[in-house]
Amino acid sequence: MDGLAAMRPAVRRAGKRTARPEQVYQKLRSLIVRGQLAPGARIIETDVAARLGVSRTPVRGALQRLHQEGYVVESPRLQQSRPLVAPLTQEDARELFSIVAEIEGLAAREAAGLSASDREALFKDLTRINEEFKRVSQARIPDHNRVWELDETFHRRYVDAAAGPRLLALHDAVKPQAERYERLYVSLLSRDIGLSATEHGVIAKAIRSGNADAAQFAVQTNWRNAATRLGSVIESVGERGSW
Amino acid sequence: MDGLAAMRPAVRRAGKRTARPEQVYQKLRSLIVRGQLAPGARIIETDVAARLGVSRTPVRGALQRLHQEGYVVESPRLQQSRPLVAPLTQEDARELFSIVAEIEGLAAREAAGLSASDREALFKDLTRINEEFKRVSQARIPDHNRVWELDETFHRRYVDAAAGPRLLALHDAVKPQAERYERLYVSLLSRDIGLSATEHGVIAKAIRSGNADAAQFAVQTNWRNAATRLGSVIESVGERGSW
DNA sequence: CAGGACAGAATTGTATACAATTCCAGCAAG
DNA sequence: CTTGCTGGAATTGTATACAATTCTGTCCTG
Repeated sequence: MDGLAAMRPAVRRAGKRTARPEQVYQKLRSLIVRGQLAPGARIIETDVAARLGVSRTPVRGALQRLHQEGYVVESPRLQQSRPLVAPLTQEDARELFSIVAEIEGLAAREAAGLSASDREALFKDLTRINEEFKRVSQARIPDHNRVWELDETFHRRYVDAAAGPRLLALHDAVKPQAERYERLYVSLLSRDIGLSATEHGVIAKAIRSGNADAAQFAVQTNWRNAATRLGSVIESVGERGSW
Repeated sequence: MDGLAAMRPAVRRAGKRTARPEQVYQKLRSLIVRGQLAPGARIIETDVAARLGVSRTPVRGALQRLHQEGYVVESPRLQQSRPLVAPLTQEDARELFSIVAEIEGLAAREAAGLSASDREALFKDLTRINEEFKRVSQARIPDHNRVWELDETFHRRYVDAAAGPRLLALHDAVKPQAERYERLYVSLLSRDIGLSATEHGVIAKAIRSGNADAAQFAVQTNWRNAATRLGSVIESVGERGSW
């Protein structure tokens, strides 16, 4: 599902620019985000390097990035790092969602300040996306991946439309960290997704109306509710798949 | 001039844990933030490593971190990175300050909702800090570093007092990036600092009065005015001190 | 004199060797 | 049976060598 650049041939000559840290990063991130690397698990540079067929140098770069983005934490050692896959906690989910609520709330506030015609176009798109979101989530066997994508698309639509580059950068820095929890949400709480769809409708209408306060509040409510609903089931997902 | 940890003896035995990337990071960040490394200047790993007496490995780590935090950007090359000190632009300043305005504005709003006794204590502290701020900035030869610190202290006082952990985390993520522009402000616009002090007074009074709207507005005004004043002089600071 | 090609310098990307620290198991002593 | 110690294994931190790419200045040609 990671719509990334096509892979180059598996053959790697030493010193060739075939194995960039970007790839290591993407691969590791994908494994963590999808839960295939158990939260709390140790990450050993050497293992990753061997598994991905590169040396420790690019792995180190990727790990540093993952660390700063919060996907990887350090076990509290004195001198050395000892990276771990960041655990999933109720606390973390709540705080992360609150921050997303703040950022996307600001974006929605600005979206409500767009021109009437822009708002109308935005409303149409949001409504269309939300309809699809409802439809897919109500299928007998919902495609969780697709559901997540649509939720993502919905929020990204008004953020991209209204946020300045700096707010956008902040959004891009924070939002991906919520992905782990979002995926958990659509997987474990498929029953509650209808509520999210309803909240999305409120957001769309508030933006169309041009009411900045209402738009901001609607977005914040959406995220805070999600955090609350998620809170109750989050601790249950302890150790999961490894590689 | 750099108020950093005392240097260890220049002699380093290979492999010793004497030169951590954290130190390289702090050093470089300090140089960038204080303008001693010219915006737009190239950063050469080898040079930094030599200058700081370490190998390229820890330097690379520090650069990656600085890159992600926005202090360092890459010149648009095809295959290689070529890191540059992030330039200072009017656009960037305006957006950054408006985000800070939003975050600290929210904090001020919440501060206005504290108990009367808390607000009174807060007001006393803010006033005291602001008096010192005025006093230092009006010296014949203002100590820019001290002026900046006092401005920082002022804002941090009410943010810490009122912001929840989520808002605080957001604040900590964003605010440091504004430091470069803040320092520019106190250096280049020392004449206008009196205006800032006046605005600080308005903030303090609004919080004491418990008027949430007024408190939020006062903070936002303070930042937006600063952005405007800064805008006019920001492009002038092209190449500055190098090392 | 202008413009382009080429050689060499500069710089970053990667791999790897070695140092230092932490972890862990096994054993001995209480 | 528990506890503490010791030695080796595992793992990360740092330095450095080499490969690949980009940049720069010079010289040749039109």
